[in-house]
Amino acid sequence: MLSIYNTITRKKEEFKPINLPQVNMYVCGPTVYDYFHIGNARSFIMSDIIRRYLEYKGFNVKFVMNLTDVDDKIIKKSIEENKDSSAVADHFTKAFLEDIQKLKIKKADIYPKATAHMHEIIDLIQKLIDKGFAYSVDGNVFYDVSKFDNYGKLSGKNIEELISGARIEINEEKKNPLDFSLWKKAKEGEPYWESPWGKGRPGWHIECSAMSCAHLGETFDIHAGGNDLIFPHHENEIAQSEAANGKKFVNYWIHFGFLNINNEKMSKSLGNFFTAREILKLFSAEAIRLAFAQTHYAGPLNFSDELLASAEKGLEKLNNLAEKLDKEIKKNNTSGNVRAFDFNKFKNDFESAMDDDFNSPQACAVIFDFAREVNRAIAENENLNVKFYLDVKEFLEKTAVGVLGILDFAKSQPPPDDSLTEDLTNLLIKLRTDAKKEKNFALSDKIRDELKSIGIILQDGKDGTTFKVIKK
RNA sequence: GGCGCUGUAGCCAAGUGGCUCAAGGCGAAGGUCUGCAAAACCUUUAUUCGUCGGUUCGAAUCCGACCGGCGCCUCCA
Repeated sequence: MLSIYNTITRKKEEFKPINLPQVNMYVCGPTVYDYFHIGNARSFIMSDIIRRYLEYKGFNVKFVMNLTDVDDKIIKKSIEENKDSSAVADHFTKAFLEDIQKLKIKKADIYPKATAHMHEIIDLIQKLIDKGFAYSVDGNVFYDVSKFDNYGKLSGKNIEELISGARIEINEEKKNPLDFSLWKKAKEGEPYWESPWGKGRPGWHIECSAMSCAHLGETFDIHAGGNDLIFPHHENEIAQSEAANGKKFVNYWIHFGFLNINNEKMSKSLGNFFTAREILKLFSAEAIRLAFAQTHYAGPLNFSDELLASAEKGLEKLNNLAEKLDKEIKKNNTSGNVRAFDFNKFKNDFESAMDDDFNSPQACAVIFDFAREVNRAIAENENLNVKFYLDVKEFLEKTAVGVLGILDFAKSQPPPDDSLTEDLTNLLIKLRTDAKKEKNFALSDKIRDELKSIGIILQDGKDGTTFKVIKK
């Protein structure tokens, strides 16, 4: 049984999709005004792991992630860089898709853009006005928070407290300081769309209501996003969608914890701001994913070089095993001993970890336990039937590769088009082996050291010497 | 001020009433292998869960107080 911690009820609940086996899931995506940062990456990776696990469980997941391609920050950037705002959005949309791919995040089924849904957005705003939940003032449209009874139910706030603690700018046009923009009147030079209220652009919250409804229906299963979106963004989405449709908006709300740097919030002003793009130059996608997966998605995560370095190191254990498996599978020893191994135990452990509110740290522990047990089995038994190796690989393919994305068998394969390097290296290995036989250790060590300096590591083992190339 | 999260070994981090008097990763120590290394693999590494009380047959896990850290309430994943 899969249970999920639901922000709105503050409880773990059994997951029951509306239309088995269909699961409709919406995740708040980026505003495409810059390269996304490592904190965004955490949300994207953890929602990817959740999505992959749902698929592993046999659900048919429709995964939608919006791209906010019209917004104040984009306009600001376009002015700074003296570009068209759509050019800014296009550039960073492209960059977003590239980085997502590098992080081994599965593509969403749909990446809806705000600018491509103006009809839906305008219709939704009109509906809210018609039903009395919104009002227009001189080209702007605001949502009237006082008309929606349950305002604050997601974030646990109430209107009175919000007003008394108001650090909100006073806007003469608003009836209530908490009212928020649905439609913003365009200023001179800003991008605009025609609407019944004049030229303007949508407010931030309305696009998610309009696009989630357009692609997933009025009520859908899972809505996820960063912790900081609970208020006001998601609160406002609920207010908009439920007021317009008269139906429950979302069944399960999932929120990701924040990523801090040295226990401080990441921010440009503190100078501790890192884009995913920068981090990917230093560490592998698998290491980033493992580092994130080793912390529960909802808790805070303190990000550091050491964290990623230790993940990278931990990964070597899995990569070595993967390499070993491929080697043995290639040998195809069909006459070896069949080894009893309790694959089911690990499968059950993995599933019960992930079933418990996507406890990926526990799931990672299962993978490492599994690797240790397998290594032990191999160490105890020289002549194992290939069936064992195939089963091991299959398990890892489903879990570490398929769900967590912390392992990539393709990486442990030797580069296929590099036979010259391979032949030359093997030649040197042969020379070195001969030197060793003659006890000419000065020469054999020289060969080893020289190769190391060009990035080829020799490994003496029982069945001779193998090498590996250090990849950048 | 309101709402919420959090304090577990040198570091990161699961576990939220008995099966776990505490997973996993990094680090450290020992071992196997080796001409020596490296790598790999194996083993070991918290009688204890911020502090003090309480509830209970039984608590890291529930309750209370206290001491720390953090987030949201304003654009932000």
